[in-house]
Amino acid sequence: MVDRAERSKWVSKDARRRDIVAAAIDSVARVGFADTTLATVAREAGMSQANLLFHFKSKDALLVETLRHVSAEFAETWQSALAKAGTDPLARLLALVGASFSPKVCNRKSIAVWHAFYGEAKSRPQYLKICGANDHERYEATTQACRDLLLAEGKPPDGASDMARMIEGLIDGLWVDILISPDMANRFEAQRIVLLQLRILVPDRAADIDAWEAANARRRAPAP
Amino acid sequence: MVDRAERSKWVSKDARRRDIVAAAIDSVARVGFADTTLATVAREAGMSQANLLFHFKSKDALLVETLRHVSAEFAETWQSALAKAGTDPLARLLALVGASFSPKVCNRKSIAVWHAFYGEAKSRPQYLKICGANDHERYEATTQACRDLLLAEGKPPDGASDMARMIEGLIDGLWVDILISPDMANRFEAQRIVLLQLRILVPDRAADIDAWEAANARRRAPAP
DNA sequence: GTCTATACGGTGATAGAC
DNA sequence: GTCTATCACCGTATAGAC
Repeated sequence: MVDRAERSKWVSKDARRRDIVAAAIDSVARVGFADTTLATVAREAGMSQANLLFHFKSKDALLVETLRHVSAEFAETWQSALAKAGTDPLARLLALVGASFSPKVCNRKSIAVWHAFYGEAKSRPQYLKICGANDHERYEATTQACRDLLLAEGKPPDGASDMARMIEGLIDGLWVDILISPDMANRFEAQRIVLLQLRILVPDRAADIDAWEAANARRRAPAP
Repeated sequence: MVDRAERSKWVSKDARRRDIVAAAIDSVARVGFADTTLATVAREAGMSQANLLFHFKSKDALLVETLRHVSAEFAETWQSALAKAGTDPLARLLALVGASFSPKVCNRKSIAVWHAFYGEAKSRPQYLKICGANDHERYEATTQACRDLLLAEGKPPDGASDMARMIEGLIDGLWVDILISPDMANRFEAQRIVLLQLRILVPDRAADIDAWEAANARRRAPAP
């Protein structure tokens, strides 16, 4: 049990750490991972370099925490979408797709940050572990939805993991497109492509996918 | 017209630059982009830092040249595969897929280097331009093959660009998997997934895809 | 908690010998 | 061409005042 003063101190300390992590994300997005220094983060956070190292014991620790935060934020997005999706396997799959292209996670800044860490992952086991866990968790959720969907369709569920790889792989690849070719690719276009693929993968439910896409479009541009 | 001595000097100079670029690639793959310094490259190349700057006017210029080299190497791989593929649109599409998963370009070191530059691309316009041009060129080639394939099948070619996005996107996404989850994904598995997708996209030619896959497997493990 | 001042090593780049 | 020696600067991290 902590008294109010102590708790408020803790909350404040934690809030400060969040501010710093947010600044680190902005810095990585703006100047890149390689050029992100304590100075750039401090500037973005509006505080001194020394204060960064008061809240995090080193630059490395700060960056690891930043990656963890980005990863957790993404996980929360698709997990909460899944929680709201009900029990229909297709609805769950669509929720996962929708979450992957929600503005919160699918914007150029977030994708750039994500890929900045991907780029360093091979040479930093800690990054690799966090990125890998993230990917794996989402892949498991997708596989589960695919399996349920196949079973609901009366098909053998053996193909679920391959199906999940096709969906997840395509999403990841389209993210790269959005990062590298922002003129050609955006989250709406990308989601359209994934839904196209989904219709081919589950032709029997094409109508349901149409309906979901229409509802999705309506949600962002309410009818006149 | 250059005399032999002068040409040999030029060739030697060019060869030296290639050595340095190769060392830069090794360094980026081993210690990452952020930790790649003139010292790490010089060490990898077995020469002094000063010599690096004799051949390239700056570290930045060296890294740009390195990205160009990686990009050109990849382009040559799929272009040469395409040149050998004949005229059948499906064969050309399969050539592009095969090139994307050939050991020359689809190994963890190359993918790591590639993504290291991707990670920095948003904050470095020069990198973005090179990466974007690379992606675009390959996308155009794939779209062309898809269009020809659809026409050959007697279908409207309107869906060619979407089809190309599905294929290219999936390939890019699976590359990420190989980088991040090397235990789960490798180039054989990844190619298998893309071929699975291709069979769904072009069901009429499934048998041809089977045959290509079988021939491909035979090529790497000759019959007893 | 947050700051300024500072230590210290490593970084990209240059000068000049060979 | 390639090296060693050296430069000025900038990076992370710490000390200590407030």
